[in-house]
Formats: sequence, C-alpha cells, structure tokens
Amino acid sequence: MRRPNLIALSDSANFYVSAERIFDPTLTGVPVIVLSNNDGCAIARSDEAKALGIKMGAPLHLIRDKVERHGIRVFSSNYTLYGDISRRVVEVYRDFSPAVEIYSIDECFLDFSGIRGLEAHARSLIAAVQQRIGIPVRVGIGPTKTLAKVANELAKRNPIFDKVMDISDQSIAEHMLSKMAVKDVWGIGRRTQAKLAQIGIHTAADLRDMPSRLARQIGTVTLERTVLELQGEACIDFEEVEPQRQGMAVTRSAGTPMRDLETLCEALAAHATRVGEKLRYHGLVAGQLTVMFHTNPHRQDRPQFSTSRTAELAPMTNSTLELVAMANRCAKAAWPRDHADKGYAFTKAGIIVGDLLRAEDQPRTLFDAPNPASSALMRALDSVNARFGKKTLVLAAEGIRNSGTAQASHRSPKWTTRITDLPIVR
DNA sequence: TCTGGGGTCCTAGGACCC
DNA sequence: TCTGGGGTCCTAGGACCC
Repeated sequence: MRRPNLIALSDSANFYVSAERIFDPTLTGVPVIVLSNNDGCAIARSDEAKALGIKMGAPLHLIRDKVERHGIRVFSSNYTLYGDISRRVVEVYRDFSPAVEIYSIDECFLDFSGIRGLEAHARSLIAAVQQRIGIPVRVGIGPTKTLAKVANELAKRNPIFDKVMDISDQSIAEHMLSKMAVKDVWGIGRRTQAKLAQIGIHTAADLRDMPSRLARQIGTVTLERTVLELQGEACIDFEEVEPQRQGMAVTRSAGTPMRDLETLCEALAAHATRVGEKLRYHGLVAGQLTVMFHTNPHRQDRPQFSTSRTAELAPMTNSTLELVAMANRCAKAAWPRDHADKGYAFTKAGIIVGDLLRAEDQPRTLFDAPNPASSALMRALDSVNARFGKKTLVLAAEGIRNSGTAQASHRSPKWTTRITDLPIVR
C-alpha cells in the first residue's frame, strides 16, 4: 500500500463547461450551463453563469427567463465527451506523478512525495494540462488527502493564490485552517455541521483540535478520521489501482408520475436493460439485484411510500433478459397493498445491482451453467445498438410509451470519440 | 415457559461526495 | 428552496445459529 507523505489534489474548474469550451471558442467568456439527464436542471455552470445567480441544481424551467435574458448558452450533458477528456487529463497527470488516484471525473489525487519545488511543479502541471488538453485545473498540496482537499478549496476560492495552494508547511496550515468554515472541510455535510455547531466547533481549526474520541461519539469513525487527517495523520488510503466497484445503479425520475404496476414495470425494465449494458461493457456479472421506487418526497401533502426489494441472482448474470425478469418479480413483491386506497404517485424508480464479479471469475456450477444462447443474444443486442444507436433494439417489456422520451435537445457532438459527429465528415 | 451470551450475516437507512 | 443521478462507507436492528 502506497503511503505518500505529500499529496496533491488536482481538479478542473467547472469541468463539463470547460470540456464544451475546448471545441467551441465562442463559449469563452460567456455564461454557459450544462444540464442533468433529461435536461432537468443545471449541474455545471461557468463562472459567468454563477455570477448571474444560477445555482447548482437549478431546474431549467425555473431559470428559463434568465437564460433567455442573458443569452446563457445551454448544453445537454455529453458524458461520452467528458469521460474521454477526463481520461486524457489523467494521462498528463501521469507525467507529473508516479501514482495517480482517480477520485472522480474531474479530480485526481497525485503522489507528490519527494518532489522539490512543489509549487513550480504544480504550475508546470497546470500549464501542461492547459496546453495539451485545453482544460484549466487547480492544485492543492498537503500531507494528507483531507489537507490536500483543504488546500485545493483555498486555491479555488482565492484567485490571489493563482490556482496553486501548498499547505504542507505547518504554520501556513495553521493560519488557513482557522479561517476556513468547518462545513467546507471534505466529509462535513449539513447534518454534521449542525451537530458540531452545537458544541462550539465552527472552523476547520476547531475541528482539528477536538478530541478524536469525541469526534467518534458525535459522528462515526469517519468523522474521527477527518479530525486525524486534519492533524496530519493519514487515515484514508491512497488507492492507486481502482478498487473493484461494489455496485452499479440506474435510477430515474419519471416525467409523469407512475400510478400502476404496469407502468412501473416498464420503467424498471428500461433501467434493468441499461444496467445490463453497463455490466457487459465493464465485463462484470451481478449476484444481487435491488428494485427501489418512491413517491415525491417533496410533496408531503401527498401519501408517501418508499420501498426497495433485494433478490439474489443465481447464477450470477449480466443478461438483460434475466435482469428484467427479476426486476419484475421484485416490483410485484414490493408493490404496496394499500395502493388502491392511497393512490400513490411514484416519481422515481431504479435498479441497483451488487455482488459484482468479473465475468471470467464467475463460479461455474454443475446445474446452472451459463446459457450460451443468452450471451450470444446479448452480444448481438449490444452490437446492433452500438452500430445503429441506443435503443434500436429493446425488450417489449420496456413498453412503447416510454421509448424515446429522454430529453437531450442541446447535446454537443462527441468530438473525440465519434468521427461521424465531426462537421467535416457529415 | 422462561431464561444467557455471543457470534455472523443481511438489509435498510443515514450521511456524505462529485 | 428546489432539485439529478451514481457512488461510498457506516451503523442499527433483525434473523438465525450455537
């Protein structure tokens, strides 16, 4: 296990917007937002859009007038593009650090142990990412992950630091922590902040100085680790190789509420289908499937219902047919008996799979041999949909009402991964 | 019928993050 | 205040076993 004594956190400013800007220079210096799935709300905003008061997660229909008044440029999310740009940024990072941990699509931890001239090194990295990929990044440096996150946060908030902040020096860290609100520390959310406020802990320095046992009492071991990390003791592993992921989910809010079992099952069939595609793409099989659905929690004036049902997948599978069948069974089992009285309106449904294993590691049993016809069918299904577009072939279980309703009317081209998207090729 | 202690496994839900 | 989707980790409590 790698235990760096100096860690850098590099993150991209407004990553999705920055990715869109690479290929469209007219987006520079103007307000830009990127929307969530289904074009529901704003999930990335350029600095100019933030300055106009567009909040994270603001629903598009509520900011429509602002968008038109200020000529804000609007994009549907283009995850294929962002994923590919992210991969290219990581390649650059590898030239500046012997070990890189990919933390999210726009953040990486880098091992900076033993590097002389930390700030200059960070500035070379920033320049290289800008020049080779065209993405602006910022770097925070500290002795633990939590302190690197603190430093990155400082670099983000204070333009005066010009994108680099190094708090590996004890006295600088001391000064900075006393000025930072505790809620801005990595791992401290609203609930924990409220609890901490009750016992007079308001700044990151207060948190660092609290007894770690007390931290464990009022929070969990997670809060205790945060305290120790702020003190400079590394408690969170540096994960160079991506750990085997534990689960995978596809959940969606429904445009129109689902009021009967049939409609719910159609939505779940579509989600299970997508889960199957993701499993096969990653070469995984699942041993467990969970169905969840609930009413709108923001409408407390309406009858509330929230449930989930988990079932074992034996043998393990990534076959759409089996996933959809199991989703159906779970949905029926979980369907509320008092629905006729209450008339629940379900606004969200999802499929979660767990117990994931690489398909080649799947245990073979004598009686449950994998069905070769099914895997050949799935390969055919995937290749047709890859060639002719998503949802060219679907299971009838998805129904026809739902098909093609996903909104993405402002999608940019897949500039780096789909040659036919390039204007010159069309 | 009432009573002990200790352990594992599973699930649901909470909290947080990007 | 309103709100999207996909993750992780942790804890409490129930079921079950010896």
